[in-house]
Amino acid sequence: LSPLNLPRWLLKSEPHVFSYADLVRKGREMWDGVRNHQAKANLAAMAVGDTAFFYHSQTDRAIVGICRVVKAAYLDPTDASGKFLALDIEPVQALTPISLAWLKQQPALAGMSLIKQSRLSVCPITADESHRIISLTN
DNA sequence: GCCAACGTTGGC
DNA sequence: GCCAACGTTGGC
Repeated sequence: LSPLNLPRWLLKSEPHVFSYADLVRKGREMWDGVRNHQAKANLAAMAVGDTAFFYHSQTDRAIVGICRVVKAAYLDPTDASGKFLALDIEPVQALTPISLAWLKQQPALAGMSLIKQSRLSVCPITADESHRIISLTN
């Protein structure tokens, strides 16, 4: 993973609904169902080739992999109102899980939107935050 | 299972 | 336009 494609986003999924293993098995997936305007704005800002941490919420509460945007945001076909967006992702690599508890213990990561806004399902990650998280996995 | 955070809805 | 009621998400 080159510094040029450090993950700058984080996507949350409930693992019992759709896990990183499911993404690997399918090879590609439409990321739909986002019904929050801030998360929508983040989806709209994601470009093809951007990478994102893949986070398991609820039972796992850990970053478990990295994925990549393969199709930029388009109207979410599952949204009857026509307001929200979806995009397509593919798996890049699985990671040894990095727990939310560990992330919360790092003073440098205290400002992460994952921590400050626990309900936001599509979070931005700063370059510094991403570098610190990735360096843990080496 | 509980609760905090937060978004949405609808009465006024 | 305010705010109470309610629904959802996600951590604990």
